[in-house]
Amino acid sequence: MPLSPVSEAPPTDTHTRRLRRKDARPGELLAAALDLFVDKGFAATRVEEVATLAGVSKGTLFLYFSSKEELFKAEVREHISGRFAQWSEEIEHFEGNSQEMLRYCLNCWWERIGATKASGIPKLMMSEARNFPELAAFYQQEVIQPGSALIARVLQRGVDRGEFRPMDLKYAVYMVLAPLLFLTTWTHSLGTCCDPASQIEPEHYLAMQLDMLLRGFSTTSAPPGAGLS
Amino acid sequence: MPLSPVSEAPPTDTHTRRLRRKDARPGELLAAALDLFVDKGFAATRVEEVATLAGVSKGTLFLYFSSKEELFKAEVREHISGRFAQWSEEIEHFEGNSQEMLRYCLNCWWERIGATKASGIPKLMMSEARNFPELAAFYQQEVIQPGSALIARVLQRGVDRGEFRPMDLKYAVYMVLAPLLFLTTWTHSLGTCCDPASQIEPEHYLAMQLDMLLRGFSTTSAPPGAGLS
Amino acid sequence: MPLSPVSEAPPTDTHTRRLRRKDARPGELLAAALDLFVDKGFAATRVEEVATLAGVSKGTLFLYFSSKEELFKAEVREHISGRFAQWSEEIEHFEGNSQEMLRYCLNCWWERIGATKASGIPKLMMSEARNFPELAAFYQQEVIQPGSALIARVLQRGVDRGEFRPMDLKYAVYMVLAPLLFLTTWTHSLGTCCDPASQIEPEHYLAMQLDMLLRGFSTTSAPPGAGLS
Amino acid sequence: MPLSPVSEAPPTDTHTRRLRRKDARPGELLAAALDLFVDKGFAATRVEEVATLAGVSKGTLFLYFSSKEELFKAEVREHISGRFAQWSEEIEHFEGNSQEMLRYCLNCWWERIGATKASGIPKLMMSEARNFPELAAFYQQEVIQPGSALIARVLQRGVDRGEFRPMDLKYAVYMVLAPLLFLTTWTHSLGTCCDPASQIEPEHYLAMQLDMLLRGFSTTSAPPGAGLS
DNA sequence: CATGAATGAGTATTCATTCAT
DNA sequence: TATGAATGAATACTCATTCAT
Repeated sequence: MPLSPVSEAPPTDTHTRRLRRKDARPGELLAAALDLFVDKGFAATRVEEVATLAGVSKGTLFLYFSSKEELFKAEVREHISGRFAQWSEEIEHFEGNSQEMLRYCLNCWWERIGATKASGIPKLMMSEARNFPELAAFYQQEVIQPGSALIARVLQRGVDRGEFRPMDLKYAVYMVLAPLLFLTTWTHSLGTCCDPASQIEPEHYLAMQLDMLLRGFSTTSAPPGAGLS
Repeated sequence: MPLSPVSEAPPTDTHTRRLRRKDARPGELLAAALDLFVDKGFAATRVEEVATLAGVSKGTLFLYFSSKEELFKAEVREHISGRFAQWSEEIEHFEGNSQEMLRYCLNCWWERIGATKASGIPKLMMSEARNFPELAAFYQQEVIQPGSALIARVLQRGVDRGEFRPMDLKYAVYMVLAPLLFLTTWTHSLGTCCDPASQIEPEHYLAMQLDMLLRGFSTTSAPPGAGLS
Repeated sequence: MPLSPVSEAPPTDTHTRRLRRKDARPGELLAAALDLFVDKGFAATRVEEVATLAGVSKGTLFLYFSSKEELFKAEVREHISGRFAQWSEEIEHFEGNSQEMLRYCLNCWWERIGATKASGIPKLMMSEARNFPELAAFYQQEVIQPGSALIARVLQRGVDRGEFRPMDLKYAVYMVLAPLLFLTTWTHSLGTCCDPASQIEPEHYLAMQLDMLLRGFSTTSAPPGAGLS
Repeated sequence: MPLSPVSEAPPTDTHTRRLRRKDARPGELLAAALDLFVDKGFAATRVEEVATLAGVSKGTLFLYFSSKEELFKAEVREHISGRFAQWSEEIEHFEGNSQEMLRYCLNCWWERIGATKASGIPKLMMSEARNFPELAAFYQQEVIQPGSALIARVLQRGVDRGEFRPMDLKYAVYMVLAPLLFLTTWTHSLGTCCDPASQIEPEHYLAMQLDMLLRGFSTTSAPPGAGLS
């Protein structure tokens, strides 16, 4: 650059920097907000903190997100619901038996959600749903429903191919969901303050849950008798 | 007044009544608080509502509980701790195979916690633990650890008697815990705002979870292969 | 008091003072609010200023008035609409001809509204109506409509008794209203900053307006020909 | 660029167009501002709306008007001052009796101010004068005083020609002014939110006010007795 | 001349907690 | 012991104005 006497670079660069800033802002704000939301909860996080952490002023945040709730929604879209399309695609083209498919799903969930900061989002929703009904409804529609449908498809495929025993799909979905959501909830709440001996090692935990699910869904699994008396 | 000896009886009586009331107050307040905390969440419950529901004034509540948080702690002590002794006793003398024993345990949990207002307490703990570390530690010691020990004993008995396959006890406990805690968390959060079609029917849910556990713990259960890759 | 060994007076007095304070608060707040509203307008007046001027904290104001708008409504009721019942009564029992009656009405308006701080209220409404539609609707219902009805009754009586010529009542009401509302509006706006020579002397102004009205309503008044071409 | 003689024409042209635009801008902005101020009031109009409506960016507006208040002042100058010269001229050469002259004046006011968007300006002045003393003084000098003088001349002419009874000119001017200013104030405030039944039909209202004035100013008008007691 | 991204001061309302009675 | 009047900290969102480009 210093070797280039024509002063074309600076203006271009400047302009680019401006545009880049504007394009970068939402991402910077989302990153800051995720940190704070996960750490302190939705209600306890002040928008000004988010802005400051992102290096802008309060007003600027509202230039990109019309409200605190919209900021949270954007977070959800960015990290969770925006990925369903790809996931759905992957599921569609998965080759292999359904046991492997289920393992693959949990794997993906762990790598893309569970092991990342985004794992705080489901926990957040469980904690704040009561106080922010609009967010809860949004999360239901954008996450819970498509997510459940995804799991249901996997299970249905297993049944169809004779790899899983026939099952009540609606509740079977909860069999898969419960361990995952419990993990995030636990990890971000009581799990942070228990003695090291009872810390959950997430990958071990997930492996065992997967093991239980596959045993339970297996066609050779022996029905243990009547349910809850 | 000091010159009027006859006016002593009424005061005494009044005093007695007062004392009696004073003894009853904490319980009345705890009952009122449980109703409201479970119904509206911790943050959304105003102490004045609690006081009003308990039939006293706002100021009186602070005579018995030094803060809203202390009221919450007292709630935990009242409704969760203290039941383990009896439960442990029952487990000790249970006769029957371990499948039935596990079913019995879930049954008890459902009847005594899950189906009662006290089911809101674990959910509250999960939500507030992060902003309430001291209470979280307390809950760990007083509830989570004895509860886990109880479950561990049941599972160990099954293994010892050859009714359950050998297992990693620490994580097996979470296999049992996760479905229960997920149920209370879900029921008191997102479960309140989802379309009726996806409502969980708790007894059906528990029956299926028990079914999964028993299949998974069964000695005849086929190991499905490697864990999470 | 120091001569009275029985300590009955102090408690009574104290209790009385307490009650008196509580009873006095709304009035103190209304007085403070009127001063500020008239001086700075509704929007430009901060509730904290009102509270401070009344010698209480911000929170206390909201103990007595649920919102800033409610505070304003109370002001209107206190000074304007709360007086219509009595006025209506007086009108009903007025003895004398309708010319005297109209003069009496303007007189009352001047003494009870025009010459007091309450004269700022109508001006306030005219200024802020657009930005506070709910207040405007309230004022319409509580002040404009009953006020117009009152004037209409006076005029109708004059017509019925043959003391005023027949007239279009709806617009005749505005003939009476316009000079009064103009006076308050002018006085509290441009009138505050004009050279002394053009200051309006309100009583003279009102006398002349009354004179015009009586001439105009007179049965012997000569119709001046067609209206606006 | 300096080496390219042919490229001068376009720049010149561009420059010319720019200048022309520059000259047109204030007018475009004033027109846009009048629309919005009259429609939504001063406070509720955002400068960005004005700029957008005028087809420029927010920043550009501040190139021509140093503040929102200055924009308002410019509005007053543009639409009210400067018309008095012509009006005065017309008055000077009016032929006909003074009744017709007064009718002509109200007519002109209605057509040029009352019925146009400019009718919002006097209302804005009344509303904002208190928080805007400098503008109030300006309005007094530039609008109120010449306007009053105009009216005074008409009335004086009537008295001189024996067509109006002798009167206190200063206050008689307010007899004429009050109905007009009340109309604009009312129309732009409470008039916008009252039930249709009490809507003022401006031309009917003005005709009746003129009728009242002419009756009151008539030489045959019977004096109704003493003024305000 | 023109832009529009960024700024940050300004404010009504709630509610846990206190304390004079 | 009981009351309830009083407190005041705490927070999302708007919009006139600026200034780097």
